[in-house]
Amino acid sequence: MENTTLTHIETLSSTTPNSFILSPILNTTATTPTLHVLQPVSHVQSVIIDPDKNKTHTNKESKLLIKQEQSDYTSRSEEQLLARHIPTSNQLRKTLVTPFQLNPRESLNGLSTISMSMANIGGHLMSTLNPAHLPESTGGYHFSSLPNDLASSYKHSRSSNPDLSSPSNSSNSSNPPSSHHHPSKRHDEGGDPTRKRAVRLQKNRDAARECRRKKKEYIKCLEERVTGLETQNKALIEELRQLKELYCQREESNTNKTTTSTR
DNA sequence: CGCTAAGACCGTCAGACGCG
DNA sequence: CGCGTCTGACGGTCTTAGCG
Repeated sequence: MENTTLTHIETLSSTTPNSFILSPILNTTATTPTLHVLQPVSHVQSVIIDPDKNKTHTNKESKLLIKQEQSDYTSRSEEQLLARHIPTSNQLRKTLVTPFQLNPRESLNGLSTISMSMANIGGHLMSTLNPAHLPESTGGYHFSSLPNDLASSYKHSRSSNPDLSSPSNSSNSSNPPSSHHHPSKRHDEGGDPTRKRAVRLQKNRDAARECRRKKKEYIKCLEERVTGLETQNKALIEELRQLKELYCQREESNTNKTTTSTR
């Protein structure tokens, strides 16, 4: 069943130029920036939900897939947000209900295809989001929908609290993340090896923090996408059901007419 | 109330990767 | 090729929920 997912997606995007795929990208045209808007796609380069890739690609390639998606999301959305002087994506996520648009009308067959592929997408994403199946195994995250400043202040207050910090967490961790950019500190970088090491560790600490933050954001984004696709899938299935019903009714009335006219 | 398992988060290390 | 950055993996602490 999973093997058909990519096929459906490819069919959807390659044969119907007006098709849309859900993407965690901000809508640049809407007056109110929203997540989960439908984005036109001309190719499927960043579709992460290819089951074959998850199965057959090496670990490294899977990582690259993740990276591709992630960078697509972070770079584009954050650039757009900055350019438009609006809150961060996390803040948007918190304040905005994820809206939904259905695909342009398709034929019955097309509808059926879309519905099925969406179901596959949702199902596979769900399994993908299982930490055990993720290439990068992480647990759940509970504050990623908070605005960035809230999340970071939480982290900072936590790590800067001497009672809460870990033993290995020496005086370095109480520094603000950007503290190593301070000119005076930079001036010391070329000094003794222990100083160099301290600087490197501090940088890596910050990098790890940032990496985790991005990962959480990405996971959250994927989860929202799953929710959205499931909603869309339900709507399409319902629409298909109604259209089928209508079609059957018309067929029935047509046959009734022909039989009465032939008598 | 103490114990324990699970989850969240952190710092560090190691390896991959990109860049100059 | 060296260096910086990113990120998976590992092991640690802390918190919390559930149980006896």
